[in-house]
Amino acid sequence: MPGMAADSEVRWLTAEDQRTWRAFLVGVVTLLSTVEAQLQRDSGIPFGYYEILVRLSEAPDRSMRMSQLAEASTSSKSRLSHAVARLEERGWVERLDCETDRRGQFARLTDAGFAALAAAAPSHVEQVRRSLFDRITPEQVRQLDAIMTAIAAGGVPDAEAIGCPLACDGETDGTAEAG
Amino acid sequence: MPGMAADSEVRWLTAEDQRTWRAFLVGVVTLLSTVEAQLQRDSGIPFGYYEILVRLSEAPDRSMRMSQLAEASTSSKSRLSHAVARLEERGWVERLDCETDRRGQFARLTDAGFAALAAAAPSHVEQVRRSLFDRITPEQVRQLDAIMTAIAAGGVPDAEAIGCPLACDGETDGTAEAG
DNA sequence: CAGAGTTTGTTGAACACTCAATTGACTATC
DNA sequence: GATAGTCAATTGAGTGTTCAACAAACTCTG
Repeated sequence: MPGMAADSEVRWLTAEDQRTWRAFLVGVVTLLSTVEAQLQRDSGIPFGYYEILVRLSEAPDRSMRMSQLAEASTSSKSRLSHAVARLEERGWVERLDCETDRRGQFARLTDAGFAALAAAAPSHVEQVRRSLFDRITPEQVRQLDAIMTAIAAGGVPDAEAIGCPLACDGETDGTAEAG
Repeated sequence: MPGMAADSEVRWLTAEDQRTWRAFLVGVVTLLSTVEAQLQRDSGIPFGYYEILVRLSEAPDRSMRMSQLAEASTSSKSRLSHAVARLEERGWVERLDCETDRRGQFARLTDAGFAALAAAAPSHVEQVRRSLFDRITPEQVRQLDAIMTAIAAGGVPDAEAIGCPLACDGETDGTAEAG
């Protein structure tokens, strides 16, 4: 909003950038709220919890250290801690102590959790396809990938969500596959 | 996650689409959480509230019908109702009755609200620039605009956030400018 | 104009997230 | 081997969001 206040040296966005920023916000909210609503309605799983289940399902032994899991699901430690507590109540995740670092905790996906994920996945994937991939061309998919990768590069500047990649014992360092 | 359960007819995402979807989620969370944190930290304004203030600041008489404002800020009516209540407590917004429709309410930005917005805008815009526009090329800006516009087309399928575009008296139908 | 259906906007409860503070355990330094 | 500093993870308070239910006003139809 140029000409709004005493701004002198502020580099405001160009009109084009403003339009793009607006389009970005509307697009993201539209897409995410649709996907979240479908998942919640049809499977009773908040999207943030779903992401945690997916990451665990891809990990060796279906378990991960809390810090590692927080980073993998782009979540703060606090948020993950609360979320895992809820998932534990549902019987979908269990906590295990780390043998080599007594501060450490592993979260492991239970069979019930895996079953819940398997039950929720088809309709969720279908929704993602309808809301995103059916609406853009293959070329745009590649463009989107490049853009989002560039945006994510460097990560969140100072948040405590950033953890050291090394953990308790030898891990696969984030080389899991699907989602 | 192909091969996960009895899925038979489910059209899973391709490996490329999965990577893009993941990149999208990481990029969006990274960008939005950075922008939200900056705004909250430096100005004490939640991002959702900031958006409401911006929409109002662009509207004629700095006021809008609640439904219209909900749609403009891609918010549910419930969420907006709560948000405006908080903004009213801060003295940044006031409610006015609609003369021609006694169900109707207008939200109007107060001078204090406008001042708060003006104070918050520079550093916020700077953050958006650093987190988004400094990281992608001008060509990618155009690509992003096209992609996000395509994603947003059609809007949220069934949510109550979608309101009728017409309202109380003659409005500008969403032709406001900056952000 | 009576009644059904729709629209506007609010409310309260349940739930999720953020922030700051805290505990317990590891690590480096002297 | 004490001490200070860091790291992993949790906790609780405060705040924001969602969902379903609701009240009041408008509109359409007969």
